[in-house]
Amino acid sequence: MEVLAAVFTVRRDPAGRQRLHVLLWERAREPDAGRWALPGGLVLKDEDVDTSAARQLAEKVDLTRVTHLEQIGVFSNPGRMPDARVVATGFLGLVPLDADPRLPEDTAWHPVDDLPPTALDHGVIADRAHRRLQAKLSYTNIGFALAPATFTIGELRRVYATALGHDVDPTNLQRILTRRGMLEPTGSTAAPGPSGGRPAAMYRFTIGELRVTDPFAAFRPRPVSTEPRQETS
Amino acid sequence: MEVLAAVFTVRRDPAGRQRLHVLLWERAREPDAGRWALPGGLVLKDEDVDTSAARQLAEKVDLTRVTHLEQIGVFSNPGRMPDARVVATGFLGLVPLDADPRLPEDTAWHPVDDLPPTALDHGVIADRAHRRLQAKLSYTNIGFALAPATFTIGELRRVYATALGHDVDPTNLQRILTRRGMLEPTGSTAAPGPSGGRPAAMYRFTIGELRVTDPFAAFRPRPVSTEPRQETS
DNA sequence: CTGGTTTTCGACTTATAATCGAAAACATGC
DNA sequence: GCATGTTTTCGATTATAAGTCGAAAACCAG
Repeated sequence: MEVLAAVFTVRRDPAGRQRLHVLLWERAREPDAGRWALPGGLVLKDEDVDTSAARQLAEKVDLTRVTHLEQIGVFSNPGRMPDARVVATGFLGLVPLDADPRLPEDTAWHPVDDLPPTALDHGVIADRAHRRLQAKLSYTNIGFALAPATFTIGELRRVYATALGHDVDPTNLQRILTRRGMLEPTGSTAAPGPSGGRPAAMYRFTIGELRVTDPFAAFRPRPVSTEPRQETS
Repeated sequence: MEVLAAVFTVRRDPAGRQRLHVLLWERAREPDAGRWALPGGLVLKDEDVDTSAARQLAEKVDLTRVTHLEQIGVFSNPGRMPDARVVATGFLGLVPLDADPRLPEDTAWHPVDDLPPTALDHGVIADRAHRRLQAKLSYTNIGFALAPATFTIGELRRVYATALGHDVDPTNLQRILTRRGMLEPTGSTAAPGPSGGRPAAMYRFTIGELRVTDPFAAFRPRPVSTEPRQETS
């Protein structure tokens, strides 16, 4: 029984482009020496898989910077490892944009859309985690785990756009997250850019842990509002 | 390493009320003898957990009647079993309304809102599976796994209502599932009830496996329709 | 103060879902 | 056959959420 974590973060690649990256380390020993693997390892006798994932991740990155960690599924193909039978629990981990934790020698961030050769079934696990992240960006506040503590709408827009892989409208982003009660202004404003322009307002996520947006509620009757009508300007 | 499946079905309780039931068997041996457990057991060396869940379920119910089976998570608390350390993969299983498979002596359906004392952490697993089911009813075609092969909108409405725990509007149900391309009329009609009334049209789900409704897509730009406009009556 | 730049926000459009009631399609009793 | 009751079906309306667009706001530099 092992755990494997696909940890994502938004950062600039060497060319300066903002892209979604996943944390990988290069295997020195067989099997699959030289290929790149997800952080993880065997689960100890006295820990559950979530604790184990956090513990093993701590060997690769500063754990305080891992703002989200959740199970994504069990990978148990009998032939997934050449010799022994090891069942893996896959995890999705997230690190905020501004963390940039110190990494060991053998470990590095790799753009998810341009991965090096991956070890065993780790590529499959990373892919599943990536899709889970994309889905949850739409209906949860999971963005808090990728964004800095405070940010402008423009910065948040870029984080969402790189994680989702398509452009995002800032008006829409702001209105949706606000309506859901996930976003609030801090009151302060960012310094305007070098070329001037209106200074952007700073925002933060209201909640620092995963919340689902009263989930995709079809077939649910509209609640009868006995309350006085929402104030309209 | 074991698997445990929370298998749900919609059926009438002894009083004749339609309710959501879960499949449980009464443990004869310690630990927790006399308490009710989810079907499952240890994973063999040459099978993955999904295969194992299906295999072990076959010991309790006719597997051909289990129309859906999916992982819901890993339950790995070191103390979840008194003696040995066993990690469990939880599953959500579904059986259609009209299946009524033959059950072993020690096995029975129990209403989910009135469970007997459950063994170990099986109550927690059943609860998680139940919530997963409720969520997926809104944004997938998972209803196909609970409903009979063909049905009237009224029958489907009752299935959804009992699984969701709240009333469901038949107009809405029909329109939403149809728009999503999940529902189609068979052409035939059901026999009218004993008190007359218009005979109901029969429907079926178009797809017999899980499909997600182009998932809860917020922040996604509207696709530019170069195509000629959708025909309007 | 003018022009350039960036952010913000209001107004509009479209898509989806919930609600409601009338019409359709049957049975039964007269 | 026709009126009456019953159940299903469907159109019309309203409500809410999301996508689009452009003008106004708020800064800088010269």
